[in-house]
Amino acid sequence: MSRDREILDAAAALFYEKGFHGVGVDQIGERIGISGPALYRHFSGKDEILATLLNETLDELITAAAAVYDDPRQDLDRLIRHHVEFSIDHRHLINVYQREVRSLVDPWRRQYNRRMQQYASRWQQAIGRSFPEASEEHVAAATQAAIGLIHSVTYWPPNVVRSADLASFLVRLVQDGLSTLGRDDEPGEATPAPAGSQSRR
Amino acid sequence: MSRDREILDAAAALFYEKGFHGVGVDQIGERIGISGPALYRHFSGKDEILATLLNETLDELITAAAAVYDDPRQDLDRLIRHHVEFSIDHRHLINVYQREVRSLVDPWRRQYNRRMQQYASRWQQAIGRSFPEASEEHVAAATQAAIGLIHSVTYWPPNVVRSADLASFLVRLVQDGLSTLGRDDEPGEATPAPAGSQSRR
DNA sequence: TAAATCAGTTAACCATCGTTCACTGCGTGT
DNA sequence: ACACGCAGTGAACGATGGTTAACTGATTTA
Repeated sequence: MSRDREILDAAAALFYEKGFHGVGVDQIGERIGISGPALYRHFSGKDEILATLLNETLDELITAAAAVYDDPRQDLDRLIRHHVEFSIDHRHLINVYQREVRSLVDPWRRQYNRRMQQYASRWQQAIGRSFPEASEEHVAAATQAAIGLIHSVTYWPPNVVRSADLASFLVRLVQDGLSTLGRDDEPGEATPAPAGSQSRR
Repeated sequence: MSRDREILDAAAALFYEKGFHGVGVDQIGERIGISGPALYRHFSGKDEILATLLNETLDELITAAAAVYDDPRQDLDRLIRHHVEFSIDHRHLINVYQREVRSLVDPWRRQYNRRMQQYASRWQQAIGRSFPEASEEHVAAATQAAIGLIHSVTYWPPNVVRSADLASFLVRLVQDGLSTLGRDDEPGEATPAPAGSQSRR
C-alpha cells in the first residue's frame, strides 16, 4: 500500500476519533511508524490531507450516482442502496465529512460545496421524478432528510450497527419515509392517531 | 439576561460555526463585549462551558420525554413532535451536540453518555410498544434512525429549512419511516413499486 | 562512479490557546 | 467612611500545534 494511502487512512481514523482540530500531525505520523513532519513529503499540510480525504469520498459518491436508468423508481432505489452501503462501509469517512466540512479552508471549501450541491441535486432529481406530484419544497426537504437519515448511521452505537441486514433495513426505512411524498394528504392533521396530540402552528 | 446566559449563547453560536476546538476563549468573550479571561469568573474553563451547554439540551429533552400516556402510539407521536420542534428551534445546539460530544473530557463525559442512553431508551420503549411484533434489533435500529433523521435537519441548507410546514412534514416523514416496523415483509425484495409513475421520454 | 532524487530524521520557530496572576473600579452592607 | 466581594482588565506563562530548515542515508539515473 502506498505511503499516501497509509497517511490518508491513518488521518481518517484519527479525525474520526478526535476531530480535525483535536489531532496533531505528530499523532498521524506516529500511527504509521513515521513521525511528525515527514507528512510534508506527501502533502502540503494538514489541510490538504483533510481536503483529499473529503474529495475522495465525494468522487466515489458522485461517479456512482451518475448512471441513470429509464425507470425513475429503479434509479432512486439504486441511489439509495449505494449510498447506504457506502455509508456503512465508510462510517468514519462520512462521519468526518459531516463534522469537519466547516474546517476546510477557502481554496478547497468553495469547490467542495459546489460538488456536494451537485450530488444533492442528483438525488433531488431522482426523487422529483419518482414523485411527480410532490411540491418542489417537499422534494428538497425529503432529499436532505434521506441523505441525513443514511448519514446518521455513522453516529449509531456499535452494537446497533452490528446487524446482519442493516443495509436492507435502512434502505426500506428510507423508501418508506419517502413514500410520504406519494400521499398528498396536505390539508388537515398529519397524525393518523386519534385526537389528543395537540400541535402548535 | 444574565451574564452566564450570554456567555453560553455566544459559545453555542461560535461552536456551531467553527467547532469547539476551532474557537478560542477570547473570541467567545469578544462576542459579548468582554474579553478573554473574564469568562473564568463564571465558568471553571472552556470545558465547563461546553458541558453546561450539552447538559442543558439533554435536560430539556429528557424532561419532555418523561410524560407517558396510556396509548403507546399517541405517546410516540408526542415524542416525535417534540423532538422535531426542539431540533428546529435549537438547530445549533443539536448540531454542536452531535459533533462535539467526543470533545467532552472525562468528568462530564461518562455522566453524559449515561444520560443520552437513557433518553434513547425512552424512545426505544415508545417505539417497541407501538410496534410489538418488530424484533428487538429492528426497534433499536429504528430508534437511532428516527433520532438521526430528526437531527439531520441541523445540517440542511438554510433555504430548505425555510419551509412553513417543515415541522409537520418531518413528523410525517419519521412516522412513515417507522411504519416499516409494522410490516413484516422480511423475505423477498423490499421495493413495493406501485406502477403509478412512468417515465416519459 | 558520481550526481540527483526520495523519504525520512531531529531541532528549532512562531503562533495560538487555555489558564493563572496581580491589579482595579464599583456597588453594597455595616 | 470603610471593608469586602463581584466582575472586569492586561500581562505573562507553559504547553501544544503546524510548519520550516538543515541534514542523512538509500535508491535511481546519467
